Amino acid sequence: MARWQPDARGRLQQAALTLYGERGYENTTVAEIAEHAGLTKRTFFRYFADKREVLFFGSQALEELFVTEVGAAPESATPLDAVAAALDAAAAMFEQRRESAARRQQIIAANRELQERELIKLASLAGAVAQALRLRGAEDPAAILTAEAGITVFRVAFERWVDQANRQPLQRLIRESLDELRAVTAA
Amino acid sequence: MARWQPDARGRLQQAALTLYGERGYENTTVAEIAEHAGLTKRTFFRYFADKREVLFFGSQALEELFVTEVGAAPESATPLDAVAAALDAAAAMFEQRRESAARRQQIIAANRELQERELIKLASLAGAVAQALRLRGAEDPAAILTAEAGITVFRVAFERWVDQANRQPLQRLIRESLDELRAVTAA
DNA sequence: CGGTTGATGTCACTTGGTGTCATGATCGTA
DNA sequence: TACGATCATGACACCAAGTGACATCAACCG
Repeated sequence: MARWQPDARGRLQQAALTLYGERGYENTTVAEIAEHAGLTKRTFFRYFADKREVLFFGSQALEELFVTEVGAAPESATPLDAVAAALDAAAAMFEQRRESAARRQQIIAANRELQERELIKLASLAGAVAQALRLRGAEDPAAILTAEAGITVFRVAFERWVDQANRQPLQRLIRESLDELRAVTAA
Repeated sequence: MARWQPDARGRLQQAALTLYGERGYENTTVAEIAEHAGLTKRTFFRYFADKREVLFFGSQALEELFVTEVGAAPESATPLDAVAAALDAAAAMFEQRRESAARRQQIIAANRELQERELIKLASLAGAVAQALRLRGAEDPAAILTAEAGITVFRVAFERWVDQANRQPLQRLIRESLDELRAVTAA
């Protein structure tokens, strides 16, 4: 018999998602999350740096996906095409988890602190993509601008995807947003 | 003789800037800021919603500037041109306060919580610009994409402006970044 | 079998942030 | 002039986030 139940981190994430969803982020204490998971507040903070971070544990994997895909694009691809390929891959990944992604996004949308955290995660993602573009030979400021533009496209499309009534696939919304960006920036 | 010294808010802002700059944001307590300004912690929180907000009090004025300028652009201007005009006006405004803007930005760059707050302020700014574009007849998602792209250009140029050794005017950096964005998004 | 490791608990503490009431100067008005 | 309302601030108690230090105890290892 194991001394502790397995997957403490997962239990904490699950409990946080449930409680944030039921009562809202602000009306949930860390002690309550921990108790729900059969643990203590102190243990929560051993797994997550703060009360927000428990919702963003997957963001490093997303960053790795983006970097891999940008690096894997054919050498002949322009920077924006490489980013577009990464967006496509990310879209396919989210399409698999649509339900839980939408739930999580709803929680984030309801709280400003969580939105702040989301924004800095996206900024970090853009930074990683920019670095991947530089490895492909892109120069600054083109690299950072392309990366930021790509993440913006992703964000705009993602927002439409989660709260739309009409169920369009994320990939399609991304392509549309990207085309729209090209249109509005055409001199 | 007045019972209280005038401009409590300004004194708090000044004290915060000084202390954040000297010891860093994390090593400064709100009680210390308040004491420095001859006030109490409780009064600090009457003027500013939290410890971060004291650095961002001017952001509403910036938002208003952007909205005004976007609205004032000639009707014939494209959405991106209207945003470009607003960026120009904002640049002129910052060029007047270069020294203090750089000091403030250095403080923000040194702390993650402050970066988060900065990002949500910029997101709010982008939202306001998008709304101003809609009032000019732009449709979504063009409005939001144009606004976000414009703010991204501003952010990238601003970062280069504050920590550059070579003193190029902000307006010029913004124009260059905008041209670069147009170049990387050209199909 | 005894020592070490590693995940967890316990406890005390600092700090950000808030609710509530007290204080006392200032201002309008009779 | 006097008096009551208003308003900025202080005082105080409190909660929750987050951290450091140390204890506990099953599992593992030689």
